[in-house]
Amino acid sequence: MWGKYYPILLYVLEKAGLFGNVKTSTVLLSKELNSTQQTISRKLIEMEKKKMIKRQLEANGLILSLDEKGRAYLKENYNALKKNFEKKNILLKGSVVSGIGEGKYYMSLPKYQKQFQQKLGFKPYSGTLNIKLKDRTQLLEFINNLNSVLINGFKTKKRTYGPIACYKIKVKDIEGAIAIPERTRHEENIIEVISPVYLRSYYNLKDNDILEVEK
Amino acid sequence: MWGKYYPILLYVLEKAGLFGNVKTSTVLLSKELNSTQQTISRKLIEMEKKKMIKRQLEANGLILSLDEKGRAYLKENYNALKKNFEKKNILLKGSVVSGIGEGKYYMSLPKYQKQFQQKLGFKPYSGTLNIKLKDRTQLLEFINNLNSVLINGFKTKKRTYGPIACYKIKVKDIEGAIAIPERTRHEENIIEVISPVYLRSYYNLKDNDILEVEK
DNA sequence: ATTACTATGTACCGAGTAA
DNA sequence: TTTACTCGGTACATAGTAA
Repeated sequence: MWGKYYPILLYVLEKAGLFGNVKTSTVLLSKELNSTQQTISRKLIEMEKKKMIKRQLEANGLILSLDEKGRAYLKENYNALKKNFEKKNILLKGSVVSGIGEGKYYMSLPKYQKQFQQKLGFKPYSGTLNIKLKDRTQLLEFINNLNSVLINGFKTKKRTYGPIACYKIKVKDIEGAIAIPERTRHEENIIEVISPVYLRSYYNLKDNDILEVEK
Repeated sequence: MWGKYYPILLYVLEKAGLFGNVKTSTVLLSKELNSTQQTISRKLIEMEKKKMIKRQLEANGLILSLDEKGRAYLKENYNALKKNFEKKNILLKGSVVSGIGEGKYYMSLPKYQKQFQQKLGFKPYSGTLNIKLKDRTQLLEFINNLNSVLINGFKTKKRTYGPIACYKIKVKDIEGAIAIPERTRHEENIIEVISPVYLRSYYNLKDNDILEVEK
């Protein structure tokens, strides 16, 4: 409903804060927001009428600050976004499954191993623990606000090994990482967990055991 | 720049989350967003082209989810808002000043006193500690994400006593509250702090002493 | 039911310009 | 220099309608 005023509101918020003010001009604003002086002028007047901003004319420009409706609108937006971005997806739940030993092979490659050690801070056990999720959406949400650790790919005479994105996690008390090859099938709902110990025996895990992974 | 798509993006975020999807229809959306079926249809197509959303036609409607650009745009917005709304204004700093005894008079009124006790959980000392701030902006920022405790006004035969907004705070180790009469002068940069003890003597405060108030 | 095209109407933008 | 008006062209929203 006030979408067209949103860029200006954000600008004022950015420069003035919630309760401060900013000295600017319609010309300046038009340049910063890719618009024209006339359009900005008109919108500012409209926004003032709607009590979104306060406007104070000066000799060589104007002073802007947020007004109650503007603050309320921004806060409303903030809350809506917050609800979704701050979801505390501390846990990722799935069941233990057996892999086909593929992970073990990759773990054994020195060029990967070295990077794991350097970038994750641990030397992974030569195998992965496979965890089957209900669907991939869980994973995307889980890693959404985690920082990825990128393991670079490399080439040999025989073939190319792609990059791997890792996300540091914990399995119970043991540190580890989810490893996602860049060229993975995106429908896949099985994740591979690497860790310095052989998790399967360390925690006596069997297939179909429910397991939770922490951030 | 994408302001006109913002309401739809928020809708999808709200209903589907960042990675989920929502079954809806252009008719439904038009009603919820105060628009028309045709406009929604067109915008959804545009948004799909811009990779803001994913669109999947069904027999009796369509399935929507956020796409990469949509998520990125929302997150960008979120971060901009977060910066300003999550400012940790834990401290409010000012200097001790002498009041004209006005606060003391109001504190002594039983109708106010009773409410202070009930709503704030302490019986205020019969006087206020006045703290002078640099400017009122500080105060507005400080109380922005605090909940106000409203002390109701009342009438006597002689005059009317207005409502008072209170914000629970702490002065060093002592609990207290900032009391702001509703009909206060908004340029005023002096706040009145009430507390169960006589703060001035408890902490041996003198005029011009710098004091910090905590949330 | 739906979605989405085409045609029409309107509101918005921006150039020109006054103050 | 500013801001903000008037006015004309266009881009956008809506109605009608096809699929």
